[in-house]
Amino acid sequence: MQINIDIEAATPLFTQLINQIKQAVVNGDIEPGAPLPSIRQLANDLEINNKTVAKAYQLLERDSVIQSKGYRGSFIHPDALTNSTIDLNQWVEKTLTKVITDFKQAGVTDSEIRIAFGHILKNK
Amino acid sequence: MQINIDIEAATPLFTQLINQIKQAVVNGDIEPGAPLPSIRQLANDLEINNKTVAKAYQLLERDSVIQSKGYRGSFIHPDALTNSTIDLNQWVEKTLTKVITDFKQAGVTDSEIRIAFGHILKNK
Amino acid sequence: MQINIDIEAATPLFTQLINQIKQAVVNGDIEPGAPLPSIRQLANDLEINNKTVAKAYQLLERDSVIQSKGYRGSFIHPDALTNSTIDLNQWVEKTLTKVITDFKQAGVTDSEIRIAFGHILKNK
Amino acid sequence: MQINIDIEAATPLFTQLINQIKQAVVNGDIEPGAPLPSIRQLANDLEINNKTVAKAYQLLERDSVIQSKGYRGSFIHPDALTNSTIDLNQWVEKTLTKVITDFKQAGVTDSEIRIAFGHILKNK
DNA sequence: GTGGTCTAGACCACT
DNA sequence: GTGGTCTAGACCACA
Repeated sequence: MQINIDIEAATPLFTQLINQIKQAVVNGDIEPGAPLPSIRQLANDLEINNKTVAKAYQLLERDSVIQSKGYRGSFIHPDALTNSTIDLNQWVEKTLTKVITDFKQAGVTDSEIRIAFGHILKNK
Repeated sequence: MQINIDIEAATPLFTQLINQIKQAVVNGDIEPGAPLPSIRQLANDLEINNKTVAKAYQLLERDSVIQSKGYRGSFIHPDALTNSTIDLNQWVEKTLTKVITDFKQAGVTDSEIRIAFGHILKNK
Repeated sequence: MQINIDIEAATPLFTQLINQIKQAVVNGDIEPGAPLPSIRQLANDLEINNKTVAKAYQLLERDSVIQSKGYRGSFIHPDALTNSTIDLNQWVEKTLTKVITDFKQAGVTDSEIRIAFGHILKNK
Repeated sequence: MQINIDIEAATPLFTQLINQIKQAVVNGDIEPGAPLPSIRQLANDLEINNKTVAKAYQLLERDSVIQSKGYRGSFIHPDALTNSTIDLNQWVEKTLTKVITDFKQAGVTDSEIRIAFGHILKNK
């Protein structure tokens, strides 16, 4: 599993972590039951703070994507696949719906949104 | 002019205000020279904080979309039409770029984003 | 609503907060829709750290017991009653089940547990 | 002697070990002077860490329940019976007191606790 | 003032 | 070494 953190990004670090771990699960890059790096080690590797990783792990555990076994480390939850797939797409739809609703409320037309969307996705 | 504020929206309240006022100008719902409601009045109507309206007005004035005439209240700027148009699309592009960047960073593919985008725009 | 924090207790501060707020909801001491004190103010009143209160609020929000409205403060969630009642009793049963299971595994008999339980509940 | 470790239990692993060994002594499942499995052996069998077993043995030796004879391994202490009995009930009372204190602090009433307690002890 | 995020230091019990 | 909890300081955008 390869994790890339962008410190400059708008997305909070812990959210980046969460999304990437979920994505890794969905992609099959990491299998249910597999051990995750310890909080401290991952924090070290990514050169971010322990607590930031801890927060991500804690939130992943509450969503049953990972499973903490106390001092013996954290593991991918048996049902991680189910609990990850839905979430990421839900997040995309939810976020996108939010901004589009905002646009339309401000009077932007569908076609204007489409054009802007086209621009952005093309140039990337 | 009809203003709708969505308190739950991701967009800050003052931005919503700004966008809607600009849009009203562009649409011709409100003409250059026309008076705007007072800060307190509008804040009252929308059930938001005075300072939030004040901030929106201040930024609109900075962009010469409205014009404050001291005690006599605020009015649509003579050149409001010119100064309102461009911004909105910039805002759309900027906002959309931000969320799409976040998506891709989380590992969502272009086609997944496209699909979600299609869903949302169709159902509205 | 009256909140008492015991800094010496084994239960983490944020858990004490959570439990007492849920309990206040269940008891009807605080109604759905009612505003909660701001994080900073409550922290001040209880003489604990901001972040500890923030953590409690965050967890309560995720359980839909309270509802954060951004900078405009937090409020009791409309469905708070549903989401609080079950939880507290579940917590009691779960915790109690855990320790009793531990006891029995260690070879303590039912009657021994009953006796100890009787002692403790009487002397309080 | 049969030892069962519950990795998910609230009770620390080393405490589970201690309790079960003491209990085995009290029940007469293992007699004073009898040899105990080596630390490594037991750790292996239970699939837990060497150091966890070592800690349990060390504490048992401190309480004169077992006796280390250097290279020749550990044995049940001659006075093990005397030194094992009392502790267990103390542990039960202490643990139970702790959780009940927590419950009441959270606003759970005596009768609620009694009811939950009744449920659990009946269904086992 | 208000919440959100990141960093950091310290303590504790458990492995 | 490992996770959990508490405290604290700093920064930011928002109200």
